[in-house]
Amino acid sequence: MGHSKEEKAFSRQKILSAASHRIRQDGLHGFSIADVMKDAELTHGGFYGHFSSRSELVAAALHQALFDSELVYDEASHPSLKAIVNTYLSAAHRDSPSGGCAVSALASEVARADDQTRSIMDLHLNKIQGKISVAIDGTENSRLAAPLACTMIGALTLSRLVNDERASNKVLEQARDFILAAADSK
Amino acid sequence: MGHSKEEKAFSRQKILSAASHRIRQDGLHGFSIADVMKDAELTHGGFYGHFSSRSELVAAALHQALFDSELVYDEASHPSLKAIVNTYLSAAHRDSPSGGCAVSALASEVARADDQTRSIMDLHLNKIQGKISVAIDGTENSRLAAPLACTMIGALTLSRLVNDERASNKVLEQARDFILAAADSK
DNA sequence: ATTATCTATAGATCTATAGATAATGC
DNA sequence: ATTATCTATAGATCTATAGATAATGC
Repeated sequence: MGHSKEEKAFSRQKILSAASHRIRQDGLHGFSIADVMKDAELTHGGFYGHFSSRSELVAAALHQALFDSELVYDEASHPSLKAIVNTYLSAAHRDSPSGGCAVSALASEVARADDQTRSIMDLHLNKIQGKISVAIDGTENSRLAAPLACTMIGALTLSRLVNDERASNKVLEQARDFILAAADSK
Repeated sequence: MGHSKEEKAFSRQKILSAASHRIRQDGLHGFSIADVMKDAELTHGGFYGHFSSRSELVAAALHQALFDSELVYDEASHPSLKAIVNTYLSAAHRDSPSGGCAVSALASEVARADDQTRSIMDLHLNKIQGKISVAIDGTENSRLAAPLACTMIGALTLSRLVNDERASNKVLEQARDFILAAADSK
């Protein structure tokens, strides 16, 4: 109890980090404030010292989740398309949604949210497409960037709903091959 | 009140139809049983004469929504890939999610559901991929079918979260061009 | 008499708030 | 004294059920 301003900032980060994982694991509406606060090792009532409402948390957690999962594209200073695709369309990424791409985990739910929430993901999408474009041909606006981003995000999402692991691996593998072939033929 | 066996079957259809739209409009958890029963012009309590639980309705409504939105692929007896893509990646489809593709509207949520619910969409995905494969090259197992299905589903989903209409149209247009070019070059 | 639907509500869960408690920092 | 967090709970909402009501069908 009590504690300093610094500790409050740290508590806020713990809440945001917990919510960033929960939101990808269980969806925009799939968790309660009590769940998040438990994960953050704080009590339920303390939440409103940090956020004024649940929807404010959701917006902040979405931002955080997108920021966290953006790091995938920056592992190397100039990552190749092959490196991006192999990381994004890997079994490891498929099997850990709570630490993975927030677009794949939440796009259809965010599409139903208010303008402000949609803008958060929209802005992020532009950044991702820019990075993919650079990886394809060095320019910022390749006509292939958006369609290939759709293929990647679609493939990861679908690989997660296929029950049979071999079939799921096949979705990832065929998408990887397809994307690299499509980018090469240009 | 009261009524016959036939009328009960009709009531069930009304509930299913209402739920099939609601589920695509608001997501797997975005509506209450009272909402659906209101849409079906029945009272809340009558629900349990038709389904034993909410999750049973969700499974049945998902099945119904997938079946309804499958008809897109069957408008012509042997639809071309161009016809499929132009219908699927149209502004009209983007703007009416409640009557549109249930995979795009619900994939990421279904990926988090139980095995049984995931199987409903998984089986349906195989059918769609088969139809796309036939449209591509006449075979049942084109290596392009799954990746192109991912591109279509991803593009429709992302077009729905982009706020600016021109930018959204561009996502659809670039995906259409990309898919037709990729299928042609084979 | 049976059955499909309606009204009313119990019990669970969730958001948000009020007031208490125990630290910090002047 | 101020502030960050805790305990407790009010009020809203939702699922599921119980019992009443009004049709059908033998």
